[in-house]
Amino acid sequence: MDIQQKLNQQGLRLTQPRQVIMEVLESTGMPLLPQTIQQRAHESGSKISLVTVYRTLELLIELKLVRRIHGQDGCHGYILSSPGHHHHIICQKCGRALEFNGADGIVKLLDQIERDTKFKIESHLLQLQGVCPDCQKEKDHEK
Amino acid sequence: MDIQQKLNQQGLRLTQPRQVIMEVLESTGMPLLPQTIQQRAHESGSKISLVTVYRTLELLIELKLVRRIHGQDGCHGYILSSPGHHHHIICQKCGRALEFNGADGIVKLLDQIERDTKFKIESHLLQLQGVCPDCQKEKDHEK
DNA sequence: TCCTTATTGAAAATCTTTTTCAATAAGGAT
DNA sequence: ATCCTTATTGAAAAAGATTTTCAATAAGGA
Ligand SMILES: [Mn+2]
Ligand SMILES: [Mn+2]
Ligand SMILES: [Zn+2]
Ligand SMILES: [Zn+2]
Repeated sequence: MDIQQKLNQQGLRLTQPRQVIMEVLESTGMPLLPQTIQQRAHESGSKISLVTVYRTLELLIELKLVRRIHGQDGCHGYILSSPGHHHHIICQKCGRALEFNGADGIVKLLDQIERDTKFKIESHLLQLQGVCPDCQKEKDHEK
Repeated sequence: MDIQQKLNQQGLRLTQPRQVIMEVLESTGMPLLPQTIQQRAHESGSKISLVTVYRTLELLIELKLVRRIHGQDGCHGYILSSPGHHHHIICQKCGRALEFNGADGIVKLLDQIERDTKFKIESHLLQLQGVCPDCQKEKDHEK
């Protein structure tokens, strides 16, 4: 089921701005600020209100098509996300993000923590920062 | 080395507002909004500017005495943090937070992810939500 | 007690996100 | 292809969060 149907199914509409915002996110494998999304849309010929960007991101998050990324500073980026449980690792050089699931390790880790803390864990936020393979090569060149 | 020395060492001063904010954070084992910190300070007899709260939190984070907690919605809480590497698990019933380190499991997990993704991991953000032991008991009573 | 200057608070600026509401445009029905 | 209903948009304003400015204040070493 594509996004068109997913929306209509709930009485929602696949509008021009929604398509454009999806395209912007699809064409960029990295977390973008709402403001940046608006700019990119504008550069590709579509003037979209920033208000609409916020509203659309909220919707796309509900539809599990987009996730919020927490920046070091405090600002929030938004990135396209494939379905299913996974997390993001973001390159601190080029900004690109990669999904991973590391299901095994995470389940074990959470089990261990539940035993240690006696908490019942309901949800987790895991986000990694690092250097992607490409940027590692470049760093080598500099030396 | 206590906070007094830690500050003086860098030419910084242990002021009234800084002490009060530390006390507020110490007396509450849960993430607080800057605004809430100001209120608590006021309730305990110290009028502190919200500006000072922000500035002090920034400082305390640099000194590694405080950490930022990412709320589900987007607002940020601040919580006292003991030295060393660890993470927080927050009770979604009562708000209380507990530190854990789960060092073993995390190291293994990160190693696995480095192998899988070929990224060089530099830092990670891990934050758990759940129900604390106390609140689990209360839930049982309701049944 | 005095001096230097780091720090504070009030106000304003800046930035982010949400709300309002009239105009617009999806998309199902005719 | 045209009409209708109403979900959606955009402009403006409101609300909320965080930062900057700058004169007055207070740490803390001399
Ligand atoms: Mn997970
Ligand atoms: Mn955040
Ligand atoms: Zn990279
Ligand atoms: Zn609890």
